[in-house]
Amino acid sequence: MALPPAVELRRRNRAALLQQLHRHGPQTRAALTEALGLNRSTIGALATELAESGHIEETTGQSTGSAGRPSTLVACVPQSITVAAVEIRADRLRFALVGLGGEVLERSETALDEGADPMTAVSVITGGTAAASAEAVAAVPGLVDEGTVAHSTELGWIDRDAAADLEAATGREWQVVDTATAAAVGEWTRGDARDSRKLLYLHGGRGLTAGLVIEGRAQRGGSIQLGHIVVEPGGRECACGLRGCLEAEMEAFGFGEDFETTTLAAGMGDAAARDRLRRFGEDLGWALGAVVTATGPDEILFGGWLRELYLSTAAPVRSALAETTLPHLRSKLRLRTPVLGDEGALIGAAETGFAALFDQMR
Amino acid sequence: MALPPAVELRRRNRAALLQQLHRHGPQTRAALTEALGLNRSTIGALATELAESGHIEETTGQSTGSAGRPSTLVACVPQSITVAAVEIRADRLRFALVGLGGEVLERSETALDEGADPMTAVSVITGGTAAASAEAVAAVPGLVDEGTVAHSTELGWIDRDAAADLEAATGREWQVVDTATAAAVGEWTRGDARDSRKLLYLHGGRGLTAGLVIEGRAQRGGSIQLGHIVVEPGGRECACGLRGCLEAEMEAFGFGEDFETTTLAAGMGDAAARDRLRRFGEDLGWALGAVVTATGPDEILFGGWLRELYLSTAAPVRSALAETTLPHLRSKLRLRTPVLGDEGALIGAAETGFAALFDQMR
DNA sequence: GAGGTTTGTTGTTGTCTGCAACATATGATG
DNA sequence: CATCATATGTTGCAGACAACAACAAACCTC
Repeated sequence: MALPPAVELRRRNRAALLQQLHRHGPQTRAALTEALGLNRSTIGALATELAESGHIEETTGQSTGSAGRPSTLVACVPQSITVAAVEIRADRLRFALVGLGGEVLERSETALDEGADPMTAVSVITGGTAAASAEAVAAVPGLVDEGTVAHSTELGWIDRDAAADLEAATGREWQVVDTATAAAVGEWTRGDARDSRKLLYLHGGRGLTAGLVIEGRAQRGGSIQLGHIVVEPGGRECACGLRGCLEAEMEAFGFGEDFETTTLAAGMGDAAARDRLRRFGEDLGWALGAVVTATGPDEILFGGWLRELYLSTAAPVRSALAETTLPHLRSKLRLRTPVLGDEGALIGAAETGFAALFDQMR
Repeated sequence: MALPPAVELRRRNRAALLQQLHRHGPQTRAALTEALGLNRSTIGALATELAESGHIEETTGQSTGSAGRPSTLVACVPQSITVAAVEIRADRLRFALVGLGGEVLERSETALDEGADPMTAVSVITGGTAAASAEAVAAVPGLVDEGTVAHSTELGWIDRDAAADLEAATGREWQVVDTATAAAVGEWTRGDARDSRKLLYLHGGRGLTAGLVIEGRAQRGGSIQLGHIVVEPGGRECACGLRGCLEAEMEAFGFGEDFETTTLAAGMGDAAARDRLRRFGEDLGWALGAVVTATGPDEILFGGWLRELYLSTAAPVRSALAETTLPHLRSKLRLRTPVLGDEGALIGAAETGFAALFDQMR
């Protein structure tokens, strides 16, 4: 180690300070002292150092109304560290450049031609920003395992080394996460699920995926192929080679990405359509039962088009869940819909990048 | 903080050194220097300190046969830190006192009367050792969530605060883990599964439970009720209130704790018995498929009486698994039996205690 | 305006780890 | 068997760090 001895400790504290500001927004120095458990003088030293390096800005003279010398307010400078996030779908590509503190600095979107490979479009949409950002993260709908997409119904990828392809296209390293996990991280960090210890996010696109996040952190292997839980043993043949997958049933029922327009608007008055909804809701509940028993989450969010499905057809989902999970697992389980809407995956991808950054820093 | 500044760093290094010795056995100082990435002088300072406090012993003059001054061998003193581990079953209680380094210092076992509460027996079997040990951990077959046993088929407990009851019986704090998770930790730490990143241990007792361990660490909520995955929708009523649970099928087939003697020895020549085996193997495979899809392990160990089941009837389990999981999840998945046999849970419980200790120390 | 209160600043102190030089103990070489 | 090369423990020193205490600054209340 060429580094001086206790520099490590300093780095840890610096990272902790930045992370605190990133997560909880602008704060006074006194609040930071409290939150990090460090001495005033230590916070002072770190603050001046980070102010000189341009990562934070201090504004003084904020009278709080209470007694005592007013504390200086510390805020992080978004431009000082940026993370590039991309959400890949079959039909479109979304991009956001997110700054320290969580502010979205740039944002754009492109439609993709059916069947076109998104990788080339990624380098176009990110432009030079990807190279300039500290981290780059791509959210992909499918089963992701350390940079490779093992299976994606939506994109038709099987064992594709997406990280390598992204690096080839843009000239920089990429982290790859699945859309559901990214969205879970997003909802936990910037959404309404901060108090969830074990959060399961269900993402409905052309396929059905799920992501499990423990205490806000993505787990290796937290990417779950909800769509390929078998709900009808010996049932319909699925494109994946299995039989009776939830996704096969979904297709048979005619549900998918355009759920809202096709199904809800068109057929809610129709008894046959309601029956299809109920039956698919049950199938979803059955698959969910197995996942809940196996992973024990305390909160489930219905994202993508599953959001509309759940809002219109919660009862069969709940009752199927009740028939397949133990009371204890159900009692602490909340079922909800995400608050970040369609943005969750993009925001969560960026937050995954920031989490990796803070981990590296310490 | 009343403590001097960099004492924290010192503590971390001390804990790391002890953990290294605990996990990888006696080593030379040079090896420790390499493993911990610290300077020779730092290792020296820590070693003399730990030798004075009685945690390690240094033996010098071990000529290795290679050139250079022979390094002093460092070994931890088992008696200096001990962990009490108890495995609770319906019919018996096992106890082990494990010392630093993993050596079993004491060991005993008692039969329990049917229906008797094990808690009183715990204080008898541990004697004074529980109070004297640094940690005390109890392994319980069932769904464990932070000290409370939410559901245990074997013991008939529902939402029992086992940690509190153990504390009342013995006058000290206890950690509670489920038997399967403990066994998984044991197999990962002292068994043959050290290279598994995500290890799923299946435990067959009177009930069926499973435990998931990531990189050797038990996860909160890693306790899985394998027996209450529903494999026959609308099937037999289970004691838990659900219908078609794997455990209900198991009972119907007449399998259980005494699997080996009753089923294998008696009926392997019998076609009906073989058929029952095959059908239960299939059911197990189905349940397992859902768990594998939801958690994505790279190794599955069949423990308890599932060991014998798997050794005699692997084919239907494997084929059912093949029908319910994606190729990618299966390709990296090894199915095996544990090497620690019946001792896994006890050893793993102790290791869980040591892990908690090392975490506390830093 | 005086006193109390909270917070930033500065100088000091104790502890820590890495580094380099030295001491020590072995094997290899002739 | 003496010498050299090699690997390792030991010691003194320097750089760095965070806590602490005393002080200064800025606010509120009376």
